Amino acid sequence: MRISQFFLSTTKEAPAEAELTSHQLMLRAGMIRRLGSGLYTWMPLGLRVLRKVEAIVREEMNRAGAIELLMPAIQPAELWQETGRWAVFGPQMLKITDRHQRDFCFGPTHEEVITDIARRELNSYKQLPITFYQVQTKFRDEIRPRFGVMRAREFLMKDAYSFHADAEGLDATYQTMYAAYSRIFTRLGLKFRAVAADTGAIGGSGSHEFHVLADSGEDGIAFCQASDYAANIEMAEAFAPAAARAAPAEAMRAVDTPKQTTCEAVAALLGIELTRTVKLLAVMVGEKLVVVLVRGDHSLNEVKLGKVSGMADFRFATEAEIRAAFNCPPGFLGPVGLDRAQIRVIADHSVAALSDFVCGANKPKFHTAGVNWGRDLPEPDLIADIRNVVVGDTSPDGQGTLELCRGIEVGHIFKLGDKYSEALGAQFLDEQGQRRAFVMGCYGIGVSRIVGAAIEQGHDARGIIFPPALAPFDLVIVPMGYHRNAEVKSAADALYAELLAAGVDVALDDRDERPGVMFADMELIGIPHRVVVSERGLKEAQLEYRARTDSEASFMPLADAGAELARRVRAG
RNA sequence: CGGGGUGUAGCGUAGCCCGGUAGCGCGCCUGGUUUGGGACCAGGAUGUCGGAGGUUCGAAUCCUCUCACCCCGACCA
Repeated sequence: MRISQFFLSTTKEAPAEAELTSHQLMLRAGMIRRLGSGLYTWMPLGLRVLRKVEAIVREEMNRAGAIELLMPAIQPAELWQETGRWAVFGPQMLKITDRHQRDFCFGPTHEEVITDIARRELNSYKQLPITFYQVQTKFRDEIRPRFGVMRAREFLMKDAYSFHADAEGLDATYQTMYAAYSRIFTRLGLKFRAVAADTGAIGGSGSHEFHVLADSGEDGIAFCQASDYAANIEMAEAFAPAAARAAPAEAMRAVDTPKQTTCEAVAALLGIELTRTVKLLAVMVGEKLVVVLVRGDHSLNEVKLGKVSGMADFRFATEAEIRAAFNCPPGFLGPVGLDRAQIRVIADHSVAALSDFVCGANKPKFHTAGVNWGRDLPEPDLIADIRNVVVGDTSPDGQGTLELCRGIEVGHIFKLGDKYSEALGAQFLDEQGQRRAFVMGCYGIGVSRIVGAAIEQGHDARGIIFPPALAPFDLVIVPMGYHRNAEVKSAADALYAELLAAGVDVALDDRDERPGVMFADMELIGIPHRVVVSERGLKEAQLEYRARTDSEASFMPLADAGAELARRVRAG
């Protein structure tokens, strides 16, 4: 591509709307332009990158045996009413009415449509297993679109769905997809991690998320260096303390805490470890108060608490409800002296293992120290893992300790089971001639999000550093004086032609711009390889080469430059 | 949804408090000089000041409504 024939639209300054580095760089590089909240045009430069991601995803899906199709973006309400998700999906779903007043939605996902295909097209176990996929534009009306293309409302997704006769068949395809996803993200040149994930509302027996590691990621990940354990923070299991609870050593006593309403402040005042304080969280299940206890240095994991029996629909108590129940404002609440016939107490393992701990006194401006289970208050009604893991916790697989990092979710694979096939009556005949519902899996990749995630992971002060597989061009030729010097022009043109012939996705910056402008643009848009053709270089029969990640340029002989550059491009 | 903020030329912004009809940088156009790190000189174009209504002799500026966008939050007592 000759840049003079292309469309570049770079800027020095980023629009004020962009907060995240990758978002700013995508705007400055002219990859995307915002049309509305969460809606982006992929400009020619950005589209090149998006297409490269798509191409790799397609190749690997095909390699894994999945078959591409394309379903409508607009879907009739009836299908969603069959599975009950028309109501469940709620405001995240963009609903549309046609001229006949019939309801439709802009598809946020395609389980219903693909299961409808399956119920019509797949009749026999002999057709199984089979996996379909598509690359489709989805729309989800996010509460708060942000970070540009990373949490957009309209976005490009690769979604795949597999159909099986039984759970074993699903397991096999799930493993195949897991491997395919690992290949995809490796080929894309991203630092990523597959993590065990919560199956959430979709249900099912297994799920992994693929995260691109980045500090700005929206998700917390716990992982272990000593093993390959990695889990979404919602899922990561906290090990119960191994040691038995120590015997009481202190007498229970009230302590003055006039202004100390947090565990941190109380611990500081008393000069004790934060790990010896207990935090009380008042939650409501219906109209009934439940007391939840975690250690002062820990935080509640709401997903885990929601899985505790009877706690599925809990919510946090309001301040008014707290005052009504405890006759005490928040900040001084504790588990001692509660009417346990009325109030259920759920304690985290780490709290149940404490002795001589400190908690609120249920009396303004007082806490209680030296508290012991069994002596000063009854044992908890339930002891469970309800906290978030913290750095240094023992890994659930027993090997080493946990570390935490942030990630951007770019892929998610699910064992769906028969939820959708049952709801939609999608069945096949097995070897015995029996009708059975399909066992299903689904596998998503956020194609457009990957572009943002890659930039989040690869950039410097000059701009984007694309992994070679994603860059809009493999290599750029920057001639010094293309429009003034015939030798430079012919050398640049010759090299351009040679690289094109060698199959390199090469750009020739033949704009009549000053060198500084060309250098700055090409660095901003993240081209991995740059070669400068100049009059003084040609005198020595040399070209100047610099990789985007190099700190300095180097020289190479003009004679075999084409072959050498093609080699470097292929090496990545 | 709750809270906060911002809307002035394509982008970034000043002006707003204290009303007098809009300025700067980048970009864009013309001419010239330049040409290895976002050039310089000269000239030029581009603004319904987000929209509607109101107050006023007069509104970017004050008031009311509205729209859009951004940020934070929607859990740790």
